Amino acid sequence: MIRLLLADDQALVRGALAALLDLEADLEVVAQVGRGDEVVEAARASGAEVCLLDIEMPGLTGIDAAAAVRRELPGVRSLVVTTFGRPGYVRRAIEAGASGFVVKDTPARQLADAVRRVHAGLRVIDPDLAAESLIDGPSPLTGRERELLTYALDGSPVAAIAARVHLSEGTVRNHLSAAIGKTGATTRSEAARIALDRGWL
Amino acid sequence: MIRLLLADDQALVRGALAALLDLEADLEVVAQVGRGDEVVEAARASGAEVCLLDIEMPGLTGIDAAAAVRRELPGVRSLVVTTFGRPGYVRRAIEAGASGFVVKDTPARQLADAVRRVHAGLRVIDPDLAAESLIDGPSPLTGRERELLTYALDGSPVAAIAARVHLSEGTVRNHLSAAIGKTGATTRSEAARIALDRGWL
DNA sequence: ACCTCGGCGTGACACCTGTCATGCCGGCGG
DNA sequence: CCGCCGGCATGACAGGTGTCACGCCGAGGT
Repeated sequence: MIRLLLADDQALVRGALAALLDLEADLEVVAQVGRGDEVVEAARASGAEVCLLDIEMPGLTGIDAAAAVRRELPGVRSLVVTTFGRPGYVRRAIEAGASGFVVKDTPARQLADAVRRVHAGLRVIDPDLAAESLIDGPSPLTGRERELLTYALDGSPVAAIAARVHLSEGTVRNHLSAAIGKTGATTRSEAARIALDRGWL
Repeated sequence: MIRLLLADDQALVRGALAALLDLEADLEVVAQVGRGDEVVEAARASGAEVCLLDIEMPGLTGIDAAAAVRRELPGVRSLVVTTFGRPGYVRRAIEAGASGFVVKDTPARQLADAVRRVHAGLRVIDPDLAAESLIDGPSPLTGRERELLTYALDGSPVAAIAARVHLSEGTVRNHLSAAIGKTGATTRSEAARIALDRGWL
C-alpha cells in the first residue's frame, strides 16, 4: 500500500485526483492540502511516502515544497504535477529534489503508474519536456534581470519599477534591455511573457 | 440516473473528475472530450443530459460550446466549470444559455450537488462571483477596443498591431488609449491584463 | 600584482507611445 | 429634417522607452 499526499490549490481538482487514485488497489491518499507551506507538516503527520505537488499554489510553490520535503523528510519522494509544461520548471523541479515531473494533460491512467515508479525509486519525467528543457538550457537571466522582469509582468511603467527597487530609471531600462535581447523580444512586456513561458521567473 | 458529458482539455483533470462523479450512485459519465468543438456531437451521440464544460479549451471555448448546445440540443443543460473566477465569464456564460457556473476551487463534494440541481432545472451560480459580476457590470469596451487589446496582450508594439488590422498607428493608439482610460490602467499592457482578468476579452 | 571578464549602475540620444483636438459617418429622438 | 451622440479614424505634441557608450567593482586566471 503506497501512502500518498495530494497538494493542489483547486479543491475540485484535488478531490477528483483523490477519487481517481483511491480507485487503485495499491494506492491510498492519506493527506490533502491546498497550500505549499502545509506540505511538510501534513506529510510528517500522515506518514506519506509520495507527495503529488502542483506548482501553482499559495504560500509556497510546488517546487519549493519539493525542496522542503527533500530537506526535512529525506525518505519521502515528490512527484510534481502541473498545468504548464514550461521547460525551466522541469529543470528546477529536478534540482529541488523531485523524483518526477508530469503535466496535467497526460492520460489519467498513466498517473498511477507514475506514482508507483516514483515510489520504487525511479525517475519519471515527461520526455517531450525533458528534451525541450535540454535544448534551451538553463535561464540566461541575471538576478536583477529576473527580478525586474517579474515587476514588468503586469505592464508597470519603468518609473514605478525604479521606485520599487530604489534604482535610477536608466538602470532599470538597461537591465530590461538586456533581458529583451536574451529573450529575443522587442518590448519589455513581450520579454516578460516569454521568460514566464519558459519558466525563467 | 443522470447522464453526464465532461469537457476539459487537461486529460488528467478530466479523468479525475470522471472518477469523482462516477462514485455517486445517481450519476453516470457517458462521454468525455478534450475540445470545445467536439461537445455537441459527443453529447448527441451519447445522449447526455448535462454537460460539464471547462472554459479554456482548444477549438471552442466552454462558453461558446454552451451556446452551441443550447442551440442544437435544447433539452440538454450546461454547467460551466472553470479555473478563473472572472466576473465577465459568469455573465457571458449565463447569456450563452448555461444553467450554472462553478469555479474549480469549490469543495469537491459540492460538484455532484450542483450537477443534480442543474439537471432538475435550477440555476447554480457561485454567489461571490455573481455579486462581483453585478457590481462592475458588463464590458464597457467597444468592438475595436476589445480586438486591439487582445493583440496587445503579448506586448506587441503598436506598429505590429496596426499592420495586422490595416489601420494607422495613430488610430490604434487612440483606441488603446480609450481602453486604458476605461480600465483605469496607465499602459496598454496593464490595460490588457486588467481586461483579461475581468473576462472582457 | 595585474589583467580580464561579467554583473551592476548611470546618463544622453533617437524613437515609440499616450494624450488631445479634430473630423467623418450612421443611428435615433425631437 | 435636423441636431445630437457614440464609434471610428487621423495627425501633432509631450513624455515615456529602448539603445548605446561609459565607468565601477569583485571574482578568478596568469
